[in-house]
Amino acid sequence: MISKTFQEKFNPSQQAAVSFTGQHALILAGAGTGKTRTIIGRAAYLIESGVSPSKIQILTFTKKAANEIVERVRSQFPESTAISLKGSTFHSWCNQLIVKYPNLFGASTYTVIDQDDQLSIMKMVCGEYKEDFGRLRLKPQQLIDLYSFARNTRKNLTESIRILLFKDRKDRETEYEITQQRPYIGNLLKAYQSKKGNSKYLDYDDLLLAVSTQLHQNEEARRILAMDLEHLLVDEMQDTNPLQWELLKPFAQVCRLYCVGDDAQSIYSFRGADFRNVHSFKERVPDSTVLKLNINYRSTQHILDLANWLLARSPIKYDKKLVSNITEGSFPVVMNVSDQWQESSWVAEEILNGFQQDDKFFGDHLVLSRSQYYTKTLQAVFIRKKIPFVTYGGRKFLEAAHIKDVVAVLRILNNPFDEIAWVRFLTFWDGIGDVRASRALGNIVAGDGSRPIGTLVKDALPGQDGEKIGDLIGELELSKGDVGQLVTKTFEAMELGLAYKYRKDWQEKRKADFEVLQLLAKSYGSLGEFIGEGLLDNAANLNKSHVLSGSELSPSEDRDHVIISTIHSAKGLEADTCFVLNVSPKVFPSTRTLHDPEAIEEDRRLLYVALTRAKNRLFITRNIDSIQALTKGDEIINEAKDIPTESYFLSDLPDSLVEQRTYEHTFDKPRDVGTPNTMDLSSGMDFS
DNA sequence: CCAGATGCTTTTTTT
DNA sequence: AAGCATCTGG
Repeated sequence: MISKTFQEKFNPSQQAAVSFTGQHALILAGAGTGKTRTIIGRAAYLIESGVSPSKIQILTFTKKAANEIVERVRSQFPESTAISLKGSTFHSWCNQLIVKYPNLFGASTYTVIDQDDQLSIMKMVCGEYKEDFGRLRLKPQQLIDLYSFARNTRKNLTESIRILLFKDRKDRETEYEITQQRPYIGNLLKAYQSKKGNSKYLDYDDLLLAVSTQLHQNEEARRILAMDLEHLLVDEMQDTNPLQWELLKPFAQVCRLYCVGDDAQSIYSFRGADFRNVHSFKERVPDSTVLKLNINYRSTQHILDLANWLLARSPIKYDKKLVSNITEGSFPVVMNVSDQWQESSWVAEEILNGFQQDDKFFGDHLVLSRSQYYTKTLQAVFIRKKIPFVTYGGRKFLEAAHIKDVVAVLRILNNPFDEIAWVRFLTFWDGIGDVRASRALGNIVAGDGSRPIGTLVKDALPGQDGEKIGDLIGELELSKGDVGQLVTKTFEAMELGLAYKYRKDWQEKRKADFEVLQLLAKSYGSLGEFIGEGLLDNAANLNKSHVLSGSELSPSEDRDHVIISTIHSAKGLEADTCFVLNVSPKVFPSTRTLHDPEAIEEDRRLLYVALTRAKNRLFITRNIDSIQALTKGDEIINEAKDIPTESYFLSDLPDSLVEQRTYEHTFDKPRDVGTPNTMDLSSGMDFS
């Protein structure tokens, strides 16, 4: 049953992984060793062996990765053979299960909320419980972090407070402080939780928690899900956190687990990822096998030498040395620059050189940065030099303020208990602020849902304002069944207000987004789907993977452009030429992580991920002043901030591994490079 | 007490 | 770009 090309497509260890016949497997796959290929191959292999595609579920961390894997599997089969193969993110998968089995998980009408919404609720709570909140020197965001951390790591409140607020200290004074603060924090979190429940909100963690709790407690739930599922294929296993592990664990009893990961690429501990899910896999999962993939097909040996050198200097033993099957190639370049403008100019020049002289495409270039914010200068330079680009990471389409204003109406119609949406919608109108809105809210939400929404508003908000808004929402409710039409009408009703509220950049930037929103809305069958899945899936990643072309949303992969990405968002990406920005002291590792050895090592892995994205050419930039400060004035730095020199990842970098350069040009002379080809600058869109 | 405008600051990383 | 503190006009 196995296709002829099987042996040509995979090396022996990949073949072993793809055609694994045991019960459960963990595939340890170093960067560039064909991790994605192996998952794709595995799914295809299973289907060829007669497993029904509908009983295979692929889990990844981003929708993009899921789609890509599923598409590539489907393309290996005649038309509809693999159409029922499913791939989703953990969160979206749970959301689908909850929708599919409302009785099992006890949630029918609910709204999935994002981090902004969580914060808004917590702010309301802190306002209501001024007493408790006033005794703490905490921001609402920190309380949210605490809440989420505790649930994702399955730790109790005391431990979570200790780790997040007291750097994991265990001395007497800390103990005392924790005992003092814990009751107040506890009260606020409880209030937050009950408010969340009353408004029928599920946050991201709730989605996982609801499913995992039922699976653990309820034999029936396990039985039902077992009927749907034979194989669970999990990507990026090293990024799973204890909560996600809780979710996966029960499935070891009802289906076969096939997890793929690389402990050296674990970079999500800030949201509770625990790479012991990889290290302890064999002990935790009975009847499991661990397989390894070691040959790197992506990068030249020079690039891997640098990556290997970086990992070898870690106190953690990764038991990993990547070996390439590509021996030739140039050395990685470390470029010393004196400021961000130089850095950006140099990157732009290098890309244009590649484009003009080496026949490279813009798409062959990937620019990586630690933070989204840092690439602002670069984006400015790219626009000036007419280099087309897209940004990965950063603010999502549906999270932009002007989009949220319109979506608030949809949320209200979808779930009349949605207080956040109510406040947003009410305060949108002139003359209504926080106070009047929250007062009106009490009356609106108190309704049992039997009365028309429009009338509720009129009662809760006497006067002209209420009359106007009540009529509006009542009328919009009539279009509830047609998401596309609803968006159009809502936008029409709000356009004037929006244009005023965002007058600074309405015409140039924001107005056009509503076309996108309408197209997006049309692609969903129902309001509930749009609100729920839209937030979790492609809409959330719209700025990453889609651009508006003509009258439809199309994958931006069609166009040739440079990709600018945070390193976190770049996992799984690769490019011929890769720029890693600002690998300077105090950044790698970051000064904020220096108190914590584990966090330093996570930063090291982050850099490791960045370096291993490059196939042929790797360019690293760093700030020359901070390097000189390191070598000349150690004592100043050490004294000032207590930063040990050796904590900089690239200190003592052997000359044999890289080529060092220093930027010569002055950036002020933008050499006229002309316009290579016809390029569409609109692809340089993002919503930040 | 309320809504809105203005000026200042500050950015990790994401589902 | 968005949060925060502060001011102004009602």
